[in-house]
Amino acid sequence: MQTFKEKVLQVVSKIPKGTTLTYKQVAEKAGSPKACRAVGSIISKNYDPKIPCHRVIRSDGKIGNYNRGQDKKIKLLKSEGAI
DNA sequence: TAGTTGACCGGAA
DNA sequence: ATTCCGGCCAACT
Repeated sequence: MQTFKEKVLQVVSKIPKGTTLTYKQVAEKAGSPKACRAVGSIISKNYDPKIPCHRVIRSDGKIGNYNRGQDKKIKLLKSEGAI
């Protein structure tokens, strides 16, 4: 059992290729469905190449933000077939 | 320690 | 459909 931050990173790192999860879904899997905001904060600060944070999008179906730029995120999702 | 901020979400106008 | 407001959680100052 780890902290919420660790759990979130773990969940995100377990996202299969070509699959996109919403921040709320990640928060729910992490144990706090209402921590969707915290998830964004944690991921944004946790700059790690092992964490495919580009597979995490908003519930509205929008891309949201990304530490490398939304353009990179969109390209990655398109490359993986998530689009 | 307390206050503010942020890669969000859902509902209301 | 778009815009505004409140709420929840973690991190930063």
